[in-house]
Amino acid sequence: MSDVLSFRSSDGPGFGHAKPGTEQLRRQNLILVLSALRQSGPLSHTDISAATGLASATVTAVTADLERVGAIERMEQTATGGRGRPRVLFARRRTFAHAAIVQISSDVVQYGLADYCGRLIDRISSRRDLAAGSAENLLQDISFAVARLLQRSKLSAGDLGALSISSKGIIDSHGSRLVWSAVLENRQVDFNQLLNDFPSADLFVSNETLLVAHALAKRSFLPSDGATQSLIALSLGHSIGLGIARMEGGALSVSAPNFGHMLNAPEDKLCRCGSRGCVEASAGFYAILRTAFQVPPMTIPAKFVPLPEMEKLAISARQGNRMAQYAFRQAGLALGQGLSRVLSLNETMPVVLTGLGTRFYDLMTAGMEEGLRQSLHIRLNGLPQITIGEDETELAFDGHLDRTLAAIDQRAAMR
Amino acid sequence: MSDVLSFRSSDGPGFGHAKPGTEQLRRQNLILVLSALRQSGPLSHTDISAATGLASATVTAVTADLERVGAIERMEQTATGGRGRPRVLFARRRTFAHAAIVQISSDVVQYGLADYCGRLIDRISSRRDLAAGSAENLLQDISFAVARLLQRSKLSAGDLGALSISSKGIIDSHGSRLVWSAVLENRQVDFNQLLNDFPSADLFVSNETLLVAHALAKRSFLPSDGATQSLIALSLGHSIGLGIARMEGGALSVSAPNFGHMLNAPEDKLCRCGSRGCVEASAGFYAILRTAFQVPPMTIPAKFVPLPEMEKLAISARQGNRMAQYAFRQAGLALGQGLSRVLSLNETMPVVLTGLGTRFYDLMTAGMEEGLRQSLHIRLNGLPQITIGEDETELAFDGHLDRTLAAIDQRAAMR
DNA sequence: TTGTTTTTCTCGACAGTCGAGAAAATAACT
DNA sequence: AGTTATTTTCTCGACTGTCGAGAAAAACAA
Repeated sequence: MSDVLSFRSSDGPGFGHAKPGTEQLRRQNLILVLSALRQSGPLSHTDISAATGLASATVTAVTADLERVGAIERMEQTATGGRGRPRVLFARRRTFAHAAIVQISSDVVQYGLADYCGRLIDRISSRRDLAAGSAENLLQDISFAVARLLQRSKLSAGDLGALSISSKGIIDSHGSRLVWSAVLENRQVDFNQLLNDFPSADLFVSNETLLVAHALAKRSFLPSDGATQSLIALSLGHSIGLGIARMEGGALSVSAPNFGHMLNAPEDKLCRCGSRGCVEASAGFYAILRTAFQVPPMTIPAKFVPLPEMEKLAISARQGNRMAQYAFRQAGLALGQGLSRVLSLNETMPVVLTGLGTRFYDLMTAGMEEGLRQSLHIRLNGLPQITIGEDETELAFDGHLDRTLAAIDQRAAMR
Repeated sequence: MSDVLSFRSSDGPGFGHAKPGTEQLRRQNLILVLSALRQSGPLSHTDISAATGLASATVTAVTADLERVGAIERMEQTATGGRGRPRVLFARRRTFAHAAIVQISSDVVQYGLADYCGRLIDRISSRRDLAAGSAENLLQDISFAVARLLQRSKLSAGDLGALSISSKGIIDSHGSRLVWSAVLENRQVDFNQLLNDFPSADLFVSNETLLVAHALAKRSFLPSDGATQSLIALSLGHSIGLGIARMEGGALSVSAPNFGHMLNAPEDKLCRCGSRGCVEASAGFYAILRTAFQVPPMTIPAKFVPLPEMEKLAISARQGNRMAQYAFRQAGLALGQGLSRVLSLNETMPVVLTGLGTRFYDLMTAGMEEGLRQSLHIRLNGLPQITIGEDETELAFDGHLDRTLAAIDQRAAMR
């Protein structure tokens, strides 16, 4: 129950795009219609009016505009069955623009190509040993793979409206740079160079869990409810990621705090980032193994932990092995303490767990609860609702799609 | 360098006030003009045009509107000296509305009455033993004092456009309730009842440090710079408060996370909130004394600590007393660790210290730096810039004023 | 009085939204 | 086949609001 209020400053003339008078409004309505079409498939004139709240006459004007630009098209009407003038359906024009989506994970890079309707046209995935490759190699690989995707669909580079890249780790989204990741460590990657190969595309670089939070928010927040809703996505696995999504006054804002390497316990166990006492150094897979096998906590942790190792450990914990139980409990404890801080600094909101680590949630839940309860905030507001979410990669993909398409819409509305 | 992106959702018709078409725009410009007048004193027609970017014709329309409503008035032109048609100055009409400002601190409640120009007309302050009084008493006192202020200026209750209350502690700003404070503990106060006595007023209840952050942001953020700027206000004293202000795309958004009672070190010292290991339990005045005098850390802390006690302790620390030095250092350490978490969860931004505790900053700085350096975020991005701000109460008052006047402007623009 | 200069105000054009009703297109009915 | 009913789309005039340009106002200077 922290205390938040957004405030229109409205000082000075110039916040960037001080566009001539009433045209701002038109753009807003263009986007409104486009996003209604994106969310609810093909819609008729009347449907659009209902969905957007715009007057019928306005819908005519706006759709005509969008049709002229080529962003939407009229579909051949199906046999309606009812009587009366048959409705003509408007739909986004699939070939208006395309989006390439790149999901970088520790052992594989997945590429997807989607059309303007959000349909996945093609996909490639390439296993690679990231730890071995340099940053330049990674950029080259991405450029090559995206070019291949385009070529396979007989598209040219100019058809690419957006290129959206996600990874775990710390990202400077404004500068489109990957600042730190578990596998690449201090080798920073500046994705801006990709724009040389795809100059027509907008580039987005996002933290993966941010996208997960975005997708979860889109799925679960009712747009009707104007109140501020929010949620946390917490990704458990080799590393720990966290994303916060909140709806404030019609705008969904999402952020990816640096949770995994937030200080948890000073002078505590060594993390692979080189710091001590990170959340991840207690709750990441390598950390759980380290605790379970009583490896000295200052040992430099393994880069990769095969999942079967973790499964074995979990089985042995469930069969009563005290040390294994303790390791999972400690992981839960760190997560709970960290979450309590995030909730203190924001407000209490539901938490959705994703990632490989969710399968061990039963072993961590007690520790998590204990960690959470250690703060005043939780004592005042109670425990947050914690649920387990669906497939992480799929959620992240949805997040990619929603954000890139929205960005393309925005650009389309700019003329 | 966390990863933040705000995103216009624009789905569905209804975000609350879906007002008829273009009138939204008019309101925006009304507010634009009003806030230009608030920020830059009386302005002529041309000045307004320059400051807001609106066309001269629009300024005529808007000012006519505002004049009709009574929000602004033309001032008698001074002897200009120059030649040409003399400029007529527009100014906010002082009597259009009034704002009462209530600042609750541990030992005194300060009341202020300001006019629509932001000028302080009158003030009262009333010492009181908050710990003794009940919540109902507090409400009655406030109601009485505000009524007295109005009466002394020969105003009626209907002239009160806004009532803004601040306190340290945890506040549910949406519900206008004080959820927890050091002095009132669990006696929650629901300020909404005050609206019975002042039905024409808008009620605002804010965390004090939030207002400080707001005021600091208004003072230091250049409105010209469109980039997202942000800062942290950290209030040091008997209790610890923190406010975050950030400018995103022309909108200033401010929040007051629950920092003082965020979990710092599990199972650590007892805090007066009843939890263990809060930041405040290491960094509040009572905590520093407790450490210095080696009182057992589980002792229930004193409610109040006279400032001279702290001064004495500081002198002895500066003269070399090890235990006193250690106490301040531990306070700094907790603050640094806590700050590192806040920065991890947001982005690196400047920190401004306020409050009585700033006079001991020299004794805490080493500990703070140590605490900050324990996290990956700081290692990547460097230490934040830390400065000492001006008088806390004055800053909070400025924050009050800016927010309430802006709110009144908003309401004025609604017809 | 007549110009000069500076500021404010007015006018017509333009862009956009809205409500109402006309037009279109089909099924059902005779 | 022709007519009516029904449903949907489109058109028209009114309204609100902004903008640029130039007219009007109000002072000083000659």
